[in-house]
Amino acid sequence: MDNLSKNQQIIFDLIDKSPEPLKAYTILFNVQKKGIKAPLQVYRALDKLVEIGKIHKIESRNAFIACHNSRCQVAKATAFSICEICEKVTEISSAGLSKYLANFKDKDGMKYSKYNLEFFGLCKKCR
Amino acid sequence: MDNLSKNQQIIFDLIDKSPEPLKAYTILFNVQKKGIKAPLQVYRALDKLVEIGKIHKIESRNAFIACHNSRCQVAKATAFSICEICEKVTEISSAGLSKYLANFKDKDGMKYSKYNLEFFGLCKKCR
DNA sequence: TTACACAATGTTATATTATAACAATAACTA
DNA sequence: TAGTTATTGTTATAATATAACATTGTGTAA
Repeated sequence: MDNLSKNQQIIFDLIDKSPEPLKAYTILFNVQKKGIKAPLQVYRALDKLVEIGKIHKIESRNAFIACHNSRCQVAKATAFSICEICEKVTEISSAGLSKYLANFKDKDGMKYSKYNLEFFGLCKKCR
Repeated sequence: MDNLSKNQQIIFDLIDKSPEPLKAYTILFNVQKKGIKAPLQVYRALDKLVEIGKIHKIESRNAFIACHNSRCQVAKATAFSICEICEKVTEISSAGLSKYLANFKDKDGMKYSKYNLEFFGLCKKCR
């Protein structure tokens, strides 16, 4: 189950090599030469890759980034920093943050093992 | 600057009265009788309302909810819990959480005053 | 007041993001 | 090797969001 299908592999490779998050239709454009011709083929692969934790969706940008953090693969507990100028996105891998959020209880005492956190600010270069 | 324009007020009222987050085209449908006929009129009002902190966008759902938390109005630092079954969304107002996230530093020592956090789980009723 | 600046509106068209529905094929498993 | 499930291919369409341009309203300062 760790083996990706053909389309999944093609699309994962593209995202994994990209220095920036990729949008679905950018991906589509880039894999058309490899025979993936329809949006749905892209979205299906993306869905699966998200499901198994190989990539994450940056919700505020409708874009996808490869996971480089073993911590989030199972938990689907993700955190990113996003530069509001250059749009650089970095996955945050902080044991302290993960721990804090995983243990956070709401007013009803409810805990949440799944979450998505997006920080916004300026990256080193843009500051 | 605290006074909303006509369209902004109409759309804010609708969102504010709604027990659940509303999507842009649901809003459009509901305000057509009040003379707001085009998507752009809705999106412009939504943009403004988000900008001034009267509403928030639930990014993972492409939906909008009224703010009931004075804390986030300035900071644009928001947190929500989302039920994965009934889609109920609740804004989280926790001084501890706000403080922790506002003071969180990434690997480069960078702090972020803007963030959006979405917790996923099951609400009381759906558990 | 009046002119200026700026915010908000109205309108048409279109771009972008995502899914429905159905048929066929490949891969895994009992 | 039949049955099951995942994956693929394809066409069409739904859902979300913005571009471009013309017009109207609103606040403010001379």
